[in-house]
Amino acid sequence: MARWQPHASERLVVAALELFEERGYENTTVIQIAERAGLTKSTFFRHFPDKREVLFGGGAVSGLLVEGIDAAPAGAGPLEAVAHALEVIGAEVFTSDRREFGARRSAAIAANPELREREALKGLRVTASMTDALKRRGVPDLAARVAAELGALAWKIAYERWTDAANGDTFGELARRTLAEVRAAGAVC
Amino acid sequence: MARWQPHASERLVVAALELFEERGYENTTVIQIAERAGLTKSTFFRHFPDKREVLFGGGAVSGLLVEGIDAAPAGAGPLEAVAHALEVIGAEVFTSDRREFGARRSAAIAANPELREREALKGLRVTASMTDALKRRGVPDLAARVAAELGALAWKIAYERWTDAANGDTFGELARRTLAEVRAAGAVC
DNA sequence: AAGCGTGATGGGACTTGGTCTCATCACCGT
DNA sequence: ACGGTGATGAGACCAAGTCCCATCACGCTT
Repeated sequence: MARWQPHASERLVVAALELFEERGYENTTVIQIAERAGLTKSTFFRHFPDKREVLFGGGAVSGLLVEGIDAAPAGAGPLEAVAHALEVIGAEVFTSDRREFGARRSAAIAANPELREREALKGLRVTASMTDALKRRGVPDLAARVAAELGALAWKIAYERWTDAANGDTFGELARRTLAEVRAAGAVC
Repeated sequence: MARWQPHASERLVVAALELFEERGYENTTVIQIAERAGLTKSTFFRHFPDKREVLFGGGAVSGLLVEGIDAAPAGAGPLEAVAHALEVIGAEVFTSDRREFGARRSAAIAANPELREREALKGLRVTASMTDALKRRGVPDLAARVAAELGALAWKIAYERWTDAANGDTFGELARRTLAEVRAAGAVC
């Protein structure tokens, strides 16, 4: 038998999300989260650098986006490369079994300014990563920044649609469609 | 003679910026900021809701952007309205006498993750305000979001250029030029 | 079988951000 | 002269986050 109960950080994430839903982020203490997960404050901060990060830990996303852009066919334009990356994310991270969790997580984040702030920072990082990846493909600086920004916007909207979706649309499909709409809207401005 | 030294919050801002430059944000205590301004911790938190906000207080920007968009000529497209708003900001807030302060402030923010995080949140709020203002002009939702995002990007780049500027370019001029470049880059994607 | 290094955990002291409440005290109008 | 006002000071208090040390079961070595 294992010495400790396994999946400590997953347990912390679940406990945190439950408590945030029950009593709100700011009325929840790190100690309470740790206790619900059968752990202590020390252990919490060993798994997450701060209280907010417990809802943002699975940060493989940024790396996958970069890989997705790098792996896009050489002839693809900047926005096509971004579309390719979004489909990678959809296949690897935003799988249908995580849809409900994603929706609960989004609701918790939307309900609290501190969590929205952290989400905004993550958004900046993702955009910066995409910009760099596009520049490595030879896309000129400004075009790369614009494409990354539009990609991030499409991602945000697609994520909203995915978590709300009553039908079984894949994140990848939604993202592709949304990016096309964003592109069309951009052409009109 | 005045009962208290005037301009308490300005003094706090100056003291904070100096200390952040001298020893870094995280090695600076709210008590130290207050002492340098000849005040106390209590008074600091009476003027600013938290330590980060001392560099983000003059938040009239968001409101001015909305006014600028509202005041744009009725025939102007979304990006023209945004351009109009950016020039309002340039005339009212980013005046040439605040250029040096802006540069120092930007450097301090860039040097610290917590401050970058707060800046990211402010960016979200500004984008949301612009989106709403554009929608009030009858711009359809998605186009409004795209235009606001491109406007925010142009603003960010123009601000960088303005604080770096060796020549005497006005923020308004820089913003107009930058927005045109962003638009052109968007058309290529 | 006994011993030892390892790694995740527990425990608790400590600093700082942030909140709250009460006291102070110079100005101002009556 | 007097009381209201408004910005400030003082200090208790809680929670986030850091640090250091102890614990203890597992597996490997001897």
